[in-house]
Amino acid sequence: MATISDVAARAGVSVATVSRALNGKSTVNPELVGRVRSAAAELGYHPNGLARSLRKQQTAVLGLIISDVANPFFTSVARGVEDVALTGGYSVVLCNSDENLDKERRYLNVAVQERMAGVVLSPTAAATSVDVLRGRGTPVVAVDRPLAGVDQVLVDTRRAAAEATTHLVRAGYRRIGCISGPEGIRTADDRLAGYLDAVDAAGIRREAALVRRTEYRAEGARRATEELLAGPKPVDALLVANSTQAIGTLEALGAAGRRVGAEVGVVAFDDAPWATLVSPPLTVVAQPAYELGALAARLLLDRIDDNRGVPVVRTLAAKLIERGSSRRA
Amino acid sequence: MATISDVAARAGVSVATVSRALNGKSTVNPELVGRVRSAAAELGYHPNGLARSLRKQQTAVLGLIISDVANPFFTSVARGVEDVALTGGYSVVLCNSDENLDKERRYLNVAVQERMAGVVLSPTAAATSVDVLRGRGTPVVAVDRPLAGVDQVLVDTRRAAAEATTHLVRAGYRRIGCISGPEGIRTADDRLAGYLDAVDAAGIRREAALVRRTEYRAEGARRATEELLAGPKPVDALLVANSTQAIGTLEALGAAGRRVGAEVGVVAFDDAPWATLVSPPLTVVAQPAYELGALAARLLLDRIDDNRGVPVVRTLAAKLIERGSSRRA
DNA sequence: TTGTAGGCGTTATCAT
DNA sequence: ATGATAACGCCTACAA
Repeated sequence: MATISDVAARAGVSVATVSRALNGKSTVNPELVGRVRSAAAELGYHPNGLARSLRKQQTAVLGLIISDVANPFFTSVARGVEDVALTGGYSVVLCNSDENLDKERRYLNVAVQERMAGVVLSPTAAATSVDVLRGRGTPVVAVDRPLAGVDQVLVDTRRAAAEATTHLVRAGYRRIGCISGPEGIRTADDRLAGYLDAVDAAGIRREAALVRRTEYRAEGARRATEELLAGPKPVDALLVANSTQAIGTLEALGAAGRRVGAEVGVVAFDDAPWATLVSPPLTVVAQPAYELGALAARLLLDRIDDNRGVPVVRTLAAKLIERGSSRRA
Repeated sequence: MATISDVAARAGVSVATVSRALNGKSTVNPELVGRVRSAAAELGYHPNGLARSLRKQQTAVLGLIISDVANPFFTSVARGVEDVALTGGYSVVLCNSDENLDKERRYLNVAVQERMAGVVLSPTAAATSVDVLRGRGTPVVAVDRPLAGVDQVLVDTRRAAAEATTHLVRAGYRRIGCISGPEGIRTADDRLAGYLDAVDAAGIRREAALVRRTEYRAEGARRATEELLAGPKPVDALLVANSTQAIGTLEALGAAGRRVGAEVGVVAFDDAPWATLVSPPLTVVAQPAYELGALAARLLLDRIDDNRGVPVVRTLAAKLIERGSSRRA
């Protein structure tokens, strides 16, 4: 594989000139630039990014560590990050932590070892592993979930959960349950808190029996829904914290023969592509996922540029989209 | 940030010894190993992967370039690749080409510049840009779509499309249409070919008016479905080449008030998570996406190990899962 | 404007 | 078994 000195030899100049010519640096004789370019082309020369990064002590690669590639919410975030990064001249490396602290740590280490320019992270927990990056001075931006000491781009998910719950109250549902994600995952905690806010505000008595917490997966939500539907006083509405969970909930509802909307109201987080396909269509809390990613990337690029200044927290609003699944009539 | 010589100084040994100790090479005095380890720990030393790769002329990073992160099929492929890669000691870098030749080329170049150990690619077209890797000796494995001259892991998608179409014929549908992806994308071409195979085999006259080709997106499929439903002789069944397109098709069917199954049969490729949620549940051609990725990664690791030997083509079978959307009764 | 040379942090060769 | 040292390919003072 051709190196810079091969190009220099072929063009009959020094390696320094090749470097300058190819990087458009300072003033280089246009004729030489031409010679260098064609020599490079003839040799099929591709600069070695490793050597360049080693020398410059920085890479043009951004890491994006998300908790679940299979979740449409996060793939939207990813596209937002990618679009901004690419226009900024950076490439994005997507890593899947799978809500798994070990995998997250592993990829954080990769980010350090590969000396990535910065990292956008949706922290699985109050991850301390991120100190590894901070110690090294690598900028980090947290997205979707908070992380102390770094820039954060969040959604006002507690308020959104409260709004969604209030919507169910106004629609006339009486026994509103909540299925949220695992304890410790901030979005899950917040959505539950928002639900409780709205319950209190409506003057309804809190009932622990109406709340379930499960993994952000369909299976857990299916079981939780079955439980909440059983017994003498079943729920007549559900706030579900995640679109993957919503799949499980809707399956359980179908299996139990309960008509969604008319008998059991449902509102779920995230406007999944299939939300309008089920019948009745699913009322959702649409999060600005793409914008979340785009903003996070922008903050990260700013940090890479200049890492001074205190961490910033930006909070975006979610939007309730009312459809048939929360209508009784 | 601590370097290997900092560790050496602190442990009172040479850099060579540190390197050997940390990499478990040859025979190093166990006592020194201990000293080195603790020195490294105290300093928070993380080896510089850039320098290591530069020196060793190889990286422990695999590139995975897929055409659409938002497509559940490809995220399953990604998980398959990742699982195998991780157990083999490699990290996976996921890049989203978006069915866009320019982006694909860009990421291919990144793969070369970062000297990635190998690349798994779902080629957008008969991409010639991949020569850039071959010239450099970087192993490539094509997944989902063929690519001349490299290992390939494919699905027998033509046969699967034929089976699905035959299934519709047997279910009693008469005017079976087909919505496939863009010309030039091999999976799209193959699925259409399989459809035609089955049409011929059933002794039905081919009608170009029953076929539409659109992007692998919901919007195009929605319009195509509207067209196929209009006119004096509308379709009474549809083979849809992709789960994203299926969303558009089902939306159009709903908007037109046609009952799926009873009036218009539908079979779609890819067993999306929501396929059982719609009513009636969607009959699908389930592709072994995870296995596809896992096998591709395994072949790639083999190639990295030893790149001699002629390219291999492995073809996996897809499975028809019959549900209500293809039942007339 | 162009060239020379040092160093980024490792690993591997060659002595010792 | 351990240490000194030469690459790996590039960028960038510094010199000319």
